[in-house]
Amino acid sequence: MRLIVTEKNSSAKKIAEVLGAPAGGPKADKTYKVPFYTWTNAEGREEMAIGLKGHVLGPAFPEGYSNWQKTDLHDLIDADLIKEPTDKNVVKAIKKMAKEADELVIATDFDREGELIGLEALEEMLDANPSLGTREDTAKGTLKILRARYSATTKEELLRAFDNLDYLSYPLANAGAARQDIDLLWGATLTRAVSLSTRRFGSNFLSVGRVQSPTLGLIVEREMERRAHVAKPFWELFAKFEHPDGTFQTHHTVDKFWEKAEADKALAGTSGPGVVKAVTARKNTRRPPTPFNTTAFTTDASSRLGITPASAMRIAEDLYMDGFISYPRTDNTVYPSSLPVRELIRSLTNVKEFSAASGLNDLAELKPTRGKKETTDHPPIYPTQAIHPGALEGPKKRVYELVVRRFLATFSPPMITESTRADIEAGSETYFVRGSVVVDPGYAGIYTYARSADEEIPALQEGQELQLAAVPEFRADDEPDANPWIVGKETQPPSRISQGKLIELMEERGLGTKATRADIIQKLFDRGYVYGNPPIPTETGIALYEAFKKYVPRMATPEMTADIEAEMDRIAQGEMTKGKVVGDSRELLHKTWTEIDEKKEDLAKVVWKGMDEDRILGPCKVCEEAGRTKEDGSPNMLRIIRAKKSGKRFVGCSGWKADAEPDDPKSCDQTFPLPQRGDVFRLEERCSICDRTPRLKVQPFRGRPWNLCLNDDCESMQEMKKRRAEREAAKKAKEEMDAKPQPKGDEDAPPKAKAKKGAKKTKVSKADTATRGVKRAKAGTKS
DNA sequence: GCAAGGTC
Repeated sequence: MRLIVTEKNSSAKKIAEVLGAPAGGPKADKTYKVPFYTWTNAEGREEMAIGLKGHVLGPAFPEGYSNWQKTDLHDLIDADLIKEPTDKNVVKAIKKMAKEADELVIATDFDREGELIGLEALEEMLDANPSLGTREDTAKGTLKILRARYSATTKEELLRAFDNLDYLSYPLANAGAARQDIDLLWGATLTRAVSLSTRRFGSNFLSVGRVQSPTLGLIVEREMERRAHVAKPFWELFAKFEHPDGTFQTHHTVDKFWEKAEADKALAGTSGPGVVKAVTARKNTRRPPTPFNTTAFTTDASSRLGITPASAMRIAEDLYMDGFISYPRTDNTVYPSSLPVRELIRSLTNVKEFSAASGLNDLAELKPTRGKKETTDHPPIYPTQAIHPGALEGPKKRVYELVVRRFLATFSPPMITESTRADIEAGSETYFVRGSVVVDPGYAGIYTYARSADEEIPALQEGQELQLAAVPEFRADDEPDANPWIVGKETQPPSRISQGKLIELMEERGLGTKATRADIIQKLFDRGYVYGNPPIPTETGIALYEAFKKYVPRMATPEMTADIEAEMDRIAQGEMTKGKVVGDSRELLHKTWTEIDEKKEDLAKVVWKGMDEDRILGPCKVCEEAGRTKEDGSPNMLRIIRAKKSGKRFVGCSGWKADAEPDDPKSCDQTFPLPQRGDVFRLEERCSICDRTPRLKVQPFRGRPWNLCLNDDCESMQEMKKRRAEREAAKKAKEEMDAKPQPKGDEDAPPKAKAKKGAKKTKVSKADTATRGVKRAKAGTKS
């Protein structure tokens, strides 16, 4: 029997369908819950295809290294790594199948990780059936094992791959294995180092890694730029002119006046009527977008649909499993020639929602755009099936539509816009107005997200005279909004990096892969290094990154990834061995650890300072009003405190003195309850609505984040209170209904009992926002 | 309880 092993079930199924077609199709079955497919080929030989679930084995530390406190990190660095199965059922299944096989074809994905996954599976199968070869052979790389390399699971491409079988590349697989070992050794060693030195144990540990730390760095560096930003005031000058079509606004040709006096001078020089000096029109051609790879898909889902990369990938995974779109993890931006694009376009444009692109069916030749990256892993993301988007629900519908519209757009003509600019001289000053009109929407007709709204301006001719709509006037500086002529503004700090942009930056710097970038960002949230959307770094996150930038810059920058990539290439080319590369890396890691071991107290102090700052929510209004301050004269601060006895968290004032009498005027007894579950962080030091207490954002473990003003009387909380009361009333009503059909005769005893229970419940649900559960202990330490 | 990389 010839056994074909793929990286995932969907590929095994496709291969079985294509190769098994002459025999009337494959038979599907399962073993150890793993699906497999069998058929008989043209020569009467039995064939079987089975899909793995990604990696079969992963590197791990052997026994004896699991206690963080008791393991010397130099020993950890020298540990002989073992390989652990990632899914026992998959291993059992392929071992069982291998026993019946007399030939193997590795048909995992056509990329480096695919080669490694193939080797992992091979090692397990040789264990089960040594007649196929031995582990020693694979270690030496002397065993020739067939390899199918395909870059799309289309019939044409699969037949081509199986007619041109190649051999497994051990050097390529070993390159991937070296990366695994280095990532684990560095990640585990330094994660333990920083967690131990800051005494953050258990689920509270602090982590660092080759990809996560530089990614955090991108966010922190931008935050530092924002903090360093000094707002600079400037003034913009506007003038309104009369026109038969209506008055319209123009902007002074000086973009920004940095001195108010200059703007005033320009305004004083402005007088009517204005004379149109020049009218220029320009045609702009915008090329249709390139095919979707994972990065472009996630950034578009983020910017056009407002769906975070992590959810976009989850939704795409669902759509892929349902057979509506192709494999969503791909680097490729060029459609392979084997895609049946004409048929696809025909069926897609038959769906009413996508009929705007039906013109494509009349084209003699379909010429899609091409992106910069052409890879062998998978095709770009495209719709594999036409369905009515209305048949899908919620975000799935919008994501499917996005993929369809993008696909159709890549075959569509460019968008043509015409922009017009007119310069108008008014006195000694010149003003201008610009408009833009879509002449031919082209691809934007189907890729509707890209279409810009027309900004029309009145028809203007050179030499035309226009009256000013109002007489230039000066107003007091303290009412800038009241003056239609001069608008005072100030320069803004660079904006925070959106999650979509972050994915793009990661790709640019080679950080992570198409399959991991969204997960890495999620990890930064889970560790409490960032919060909010766009992600804002916590003080802990900032401190940790800054500490690593100082002490282990290799880990805090993309440098390590770049080095590893270069080394992997050399292993794949046969210029270096995995053993040498990992050995050298271990040596460097010993050196690195020795260096930070000496400075770990400094590192811990930096991180602790950040953690402390994250607990501080804002100044205490009560102390402020009572004139109480800290010894140094700075305000007493409200901060998150964890009660020693109960483990519950609450907000207390730094002005509280443990030994004070209950009504000692020198001590502040202000406290506020906090939700016990979910992550809490500061939204405002002082609520902008009530101006009394800090305002927080609560991110529950699951579900939508909500805002909480600590001041219960704050107007911002009234709506929430109202809704809470409504919920309780509804609940109570329901309970009373439930209580009604109780056995008669027994007076009102049972209903009473129920009602009592109900009342109690109500209280608990009220506490939903205040005190409940202590499960997520970690959550309390953030702000 | 560690990383990053696959896939579900």
